[in-house]
Amino acid sequence: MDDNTLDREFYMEGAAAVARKLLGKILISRSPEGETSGMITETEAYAGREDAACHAYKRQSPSAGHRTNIMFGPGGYAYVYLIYGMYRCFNVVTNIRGLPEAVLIRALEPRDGVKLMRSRRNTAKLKDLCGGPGKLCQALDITLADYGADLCGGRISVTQGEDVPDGAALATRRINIDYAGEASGFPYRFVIKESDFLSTRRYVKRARRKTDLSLGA
DNA sequence: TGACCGATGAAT
DNA sequence: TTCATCGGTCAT
Repeated sequence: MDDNTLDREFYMEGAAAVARKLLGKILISRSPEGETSGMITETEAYAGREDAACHAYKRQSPSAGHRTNIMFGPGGYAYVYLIYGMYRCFNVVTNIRGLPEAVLIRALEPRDGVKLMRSRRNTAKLKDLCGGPGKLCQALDITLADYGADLCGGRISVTQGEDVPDGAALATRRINIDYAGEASGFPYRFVIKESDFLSTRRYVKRARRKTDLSLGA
């Protein structure tokens, strides 16, 4: 484990605050075939039992076998789930025990192990390697077996990367959660505005630059 | 022609 | 969410 690995404390606050802080950090996955990593360029916060878009919406506690159980524990663990029956989404649990919040990692700018990522993704285009939540899981070989993994001491971790000043960050509404009613408009998606490695540029142009991150409460 | 890009529809 | 496909654009 490298000394720049983010510690538990980093994850112990609201999902929106952590989602913003995660921009510019490096997500690393180690496997027998080699190491793959990328800089986080796009995240989304899912803010617990009061957020209609969050899987833990209205859930009061863990229950036997439920996929959201890991979210009820302390921050710094992996929440991985299957979407559309075939793609995986990787989230980091945030906040203290009892507050089921998480941050979905939506896109990375490839760093180490590009060759390995290309073979796993079966594409040569750099922008298509990790530009989407399902794509980055395939590129980094993150699977359901990583559900519950400790990000502060396992094969998947996050390290200090580049500082992303507020002027370079942007908050927009979240992607594909129209079912969430009022919550669908919350500015809980965070992007590095000028990055060429986003999942989509939807909502980016219209969103106003913001520095007030207090909405994460 | 060929590379590239955004829009669209399909599968799941 | 991702992929295949189809136009339109631009450069050779």
